[in-house]
Amino acid sequence: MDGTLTKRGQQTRQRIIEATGQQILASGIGGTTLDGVRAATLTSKSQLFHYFPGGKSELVREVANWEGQQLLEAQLPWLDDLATWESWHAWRDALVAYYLGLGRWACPIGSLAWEAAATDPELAGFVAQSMTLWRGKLADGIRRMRAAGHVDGSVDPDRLAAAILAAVQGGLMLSQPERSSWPLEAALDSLLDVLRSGSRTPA
Amino acid sequence: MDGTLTKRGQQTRQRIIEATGQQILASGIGGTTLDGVRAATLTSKSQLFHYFPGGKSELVREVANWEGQQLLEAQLPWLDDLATWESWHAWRDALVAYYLGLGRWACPIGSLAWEAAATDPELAGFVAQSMTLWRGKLADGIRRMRAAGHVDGSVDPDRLAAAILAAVQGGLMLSQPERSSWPLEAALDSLLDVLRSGSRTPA
DNA sequence: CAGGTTCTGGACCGTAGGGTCCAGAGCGTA
DNA sequence: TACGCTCTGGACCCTACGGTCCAGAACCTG
Repeated sequence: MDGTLTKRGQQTRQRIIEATGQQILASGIGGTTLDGVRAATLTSKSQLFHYFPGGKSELVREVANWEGQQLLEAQLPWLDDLATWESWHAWRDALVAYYLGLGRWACPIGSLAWEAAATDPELAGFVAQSMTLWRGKLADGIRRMRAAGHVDGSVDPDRLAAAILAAVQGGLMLSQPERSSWPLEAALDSLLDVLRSGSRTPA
Repeated sequence: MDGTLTKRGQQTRQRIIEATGQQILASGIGGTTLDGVRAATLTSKSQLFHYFPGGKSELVREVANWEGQQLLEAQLPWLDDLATWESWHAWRDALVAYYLGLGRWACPIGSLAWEAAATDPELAGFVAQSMTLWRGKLADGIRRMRAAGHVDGSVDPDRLAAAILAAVQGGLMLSQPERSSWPLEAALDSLLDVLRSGSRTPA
């Protein structure tokens, strides 16, 4: 595990990460077993510990890392722009499409955050970093909108970015039992309306 | 379990429910063990199964029921009114105060919903009912505001209610790592601004 | 006090699941 | 071909935890 991994090794390792990610998304961390991962990847126990000496917790951390990257990439190139209304709407659509593609109204990072907060503080901090990064990119977009004069100068980018991200996560939560995207879209669109109206969220 | 419970029995049973609720809020369902509950309540295994023959799942369901009631009661009397701006703000403050009192930025029902969605479909449905009830009360409030002419008639009560509830749940999620209520308040206030501006969330 | 109930204590069981170990296969390289 | 590395299979161990059982204490009622 000091970086010396064969090409085959890299592939196996990646296969394990992705399969674990799917299991976690479907059943949570607690509902994901190493035996399940082993079966899904046609590997053996020893391989899991060969690639992830730290055991399950290390594996989960790698999954969080991987999922975090995937999530941000799914929002490209718009997430790094967000300087026009078109860009915001394209971003919104890409995000909803990404979640739709997952086959379940849940955020890989968000659900991880919920579970980790209750069980694994270290992992929780790790996931929180992803969230902060994401929130920061949204705030940057709002700043660009402000700089371009598209939104009112009184808008607080950080607070609004937090509200938007909250709408995404909370919207997903409500979408889950409905098996429909409408709560997510309602929440998200409401927040985009806030941006559009340039209304200020009072401290 | 056919309703024949002594006064003492009732108390013990209730004690178990509340202690379990605290453990679940702190560590999630998976992180809550019957042995832990037993220790916290100074009871024995047999008592747990005496009062909850269905075992852990029945106990958790009762906890969900109890927490759902507590959550709604904490929002009274405003939740059943919400016909004026004062009422909305008093409701908002009461809700934040309730979460503050829990000592952790998490919703007893919300976190249950997340975990249940991944592990226990039956419980998930049960919790979803609480959420729907809650959402309905918010929607009723919006309708009252509309009827009184305080907000624009183009506002869709159900969509906005969903957005508000999403803001609460998502805001809590972001507040957790920050150990501060500001993300929750930012999200919640943004949504109240939507209500105030009477802006429509397009379908 | 007698009888029946509710309630309580704690020993015990079964199993799921994380983690360990080691022998051997596969594969690259001198 | 010989050596040494990474990679793989699977048997094994151990603990945690949900759940069972039964004997006896506490309590109520006549």
